[in-house]
Amino acid sequence: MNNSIQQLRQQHGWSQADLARHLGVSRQTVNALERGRYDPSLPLAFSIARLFGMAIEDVFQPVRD
Amino acid sequence: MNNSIQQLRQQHGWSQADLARHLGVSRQTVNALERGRYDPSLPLAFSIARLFGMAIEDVFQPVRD
DNA sequence: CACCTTTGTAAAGCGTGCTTTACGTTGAGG
DNA sequence: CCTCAACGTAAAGCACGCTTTACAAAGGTG
Repeated sequence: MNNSIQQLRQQHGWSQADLARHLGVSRQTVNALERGRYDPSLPLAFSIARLFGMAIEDVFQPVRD
Repeated sequence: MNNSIQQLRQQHGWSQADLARHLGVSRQTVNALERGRYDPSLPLAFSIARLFGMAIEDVFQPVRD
């Protein structure tokens, strides 16, 4: 599962800590998501998409088989 | 997080076991999702939405605070 | 009645999602 | 040179997502 979190965050001029605060998660979580260490939970994916005003499908791209 | 899995499954005339086979998960997982015992992982949410030809946002509805 | 399908549930087990605390590196600015 | 912000990473710990095996209850069909 790839995602566009880093680009979206940088477009807003936010640090990882800024984004973490907006999402209500830890900075380490934002870092792990950006670096693809794991996928967010579905509720967190919703929070991220809503924060950036996008559909989940536009923020996250399932890796094709 | 509410979801429309049961209605979508029934519209297709599928049993929980049928849906589980289409998704590649266990029947117990489908049952747990329909009954709201927990939320699916993001990849599984993608599989469900794609199987029914819908957007994730149309299958899953985050509970509002 | 006997059987079969469907659904609900439980327990044990494994990997993942997220936390807190903590430390190392890099780059910009005094 | 020193400092500070930002990022990357690690370890321990807890809760969740999903598995397998297993059993019980309800409804239809022979």
